[in-house]
Amino acid sequence: MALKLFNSLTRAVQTFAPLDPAGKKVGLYCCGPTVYDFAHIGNWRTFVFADLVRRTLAFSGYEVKHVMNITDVEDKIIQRVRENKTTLREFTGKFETAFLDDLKALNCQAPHVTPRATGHMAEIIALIEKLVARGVAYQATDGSVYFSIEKYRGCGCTYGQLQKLNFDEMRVGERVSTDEYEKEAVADFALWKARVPDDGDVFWPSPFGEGRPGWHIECSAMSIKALGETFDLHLGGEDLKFPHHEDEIAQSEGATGKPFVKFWLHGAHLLVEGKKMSKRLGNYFTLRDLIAKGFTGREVRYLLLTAHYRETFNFTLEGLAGAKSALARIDECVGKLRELAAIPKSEVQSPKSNDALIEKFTAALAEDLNISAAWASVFEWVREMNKRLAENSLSPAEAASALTAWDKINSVLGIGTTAEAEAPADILALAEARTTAKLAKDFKRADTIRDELKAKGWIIADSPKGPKLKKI
RNA sequence: GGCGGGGUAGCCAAGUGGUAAGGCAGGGCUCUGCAAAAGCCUCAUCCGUCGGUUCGAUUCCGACCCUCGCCUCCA
Repeated sequence: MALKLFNSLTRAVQTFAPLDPAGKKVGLYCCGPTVYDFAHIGNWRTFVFADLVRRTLAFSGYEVKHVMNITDVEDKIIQRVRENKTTLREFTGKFETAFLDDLKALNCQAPHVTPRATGHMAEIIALIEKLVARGVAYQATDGSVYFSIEKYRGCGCTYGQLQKLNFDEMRVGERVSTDEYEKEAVADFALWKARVPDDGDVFWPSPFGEGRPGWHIECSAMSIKALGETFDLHLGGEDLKFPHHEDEIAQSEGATGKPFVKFWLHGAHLLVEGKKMSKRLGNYFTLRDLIAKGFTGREVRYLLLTAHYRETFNFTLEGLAGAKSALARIDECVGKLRELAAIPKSEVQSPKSNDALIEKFTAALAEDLNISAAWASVFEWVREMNKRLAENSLSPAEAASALTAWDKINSVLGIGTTAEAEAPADILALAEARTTAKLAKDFKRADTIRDELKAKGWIIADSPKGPKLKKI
């Protein structure tokens, strides 16, 4: 089934087709973190979204090369390095490691390449030189190099491909410090920022003098290096459309004269408890904050993955608690299927509901990643499996084939299935003591032990096959 | 002021010109000595408000109300 995606460039849902003549390889670039702090839940929505895109492409049979930059030099970083009296590398290294750890906790597949801006000065400088040579960039009297939107437009190029821009109506000056740099036009943006005393040790030599790259240039330089001058997909949060992505297009197309990216995908922001996230309101969460509250990365991933990526999503703690329940339901069902499938079997059978699952799931994702509809297919399947499990009408072979279908679906969802936690000896001893008490009809003692187990973090539930222990 | 999203059950959230998926919570039931974060069933005469088009609108059009985002820090 052909995968359809909403392309911000055309503002329409389009059938995705890779540039690769063989129709196999796909280049995917996602704007990564600026490592000046721990990433918050809003940032994570975007990265989980990127992970969904990558996994869906793989599920659709494509061979994806996933690139995500690490922006490790930028105004805010320099400011904090100065405030903390530390070095750039030490400061950014800490947050980069935290970011990659969190990414893993959310079960996002690691990008194949994670280039750092500071590791690509040569490429960045070469790209700027190219832009200067082509006449769309100029060095101002302050020593910084700027991109000229007027000259770029003069070459017949379009500035404002992602967002309708009306420079006359823009409230320039309201949130822009116009006096900071000596640009020819307010809309021009910095490619290379000349060294200033506040930069401390953070500067690199270049043909334009000592300084550091502007905000957008590293994405152009690194994506072109990793994926070529024209590539398939570029993702990011919706706020990056302008100016970041618009400027990336201008820099890249201005330098290469070729179309930069075929499909631009933008993820919507989220609200937390119905409000815009802010530290003041107390609804600003990093992944670490949520883990400290007892939630898992898997639960956060599930919740972030329940709504369509182009809709604002309301992230709530209540929703996160609900995610726990919903996942427990899937785990329970998959666990039962595993148990049944473990029984030796000879025949190969596939229940019809598996076909329905795969079919509905695939169709939902193909329709611009309709993940909500995809989940509906999963829960319909769970209900059907539970029913058949309960009435004992599922054969071990059918259970095994159901698990195969589930694994396939799970390669996209990435919520895994928690392995049954092995209970330690003391817990097992308690469970056994309870069974003994039960057999002796000493229910008071049995219940006391059950409470004790609960206090130790284990739930004991009786089943037809005897008591089962579950970690809370 | 310019541009662009939204308003669907207690909460979250899909969707359609022909009468509302799914999840959580709630209620009922089953299993159980009692239980369970176990299973099954149930849960929107209705989709922000008011008009219009239509045999028929939650879905299309218009107005209005509310809300969110971008407009050079931003996921």
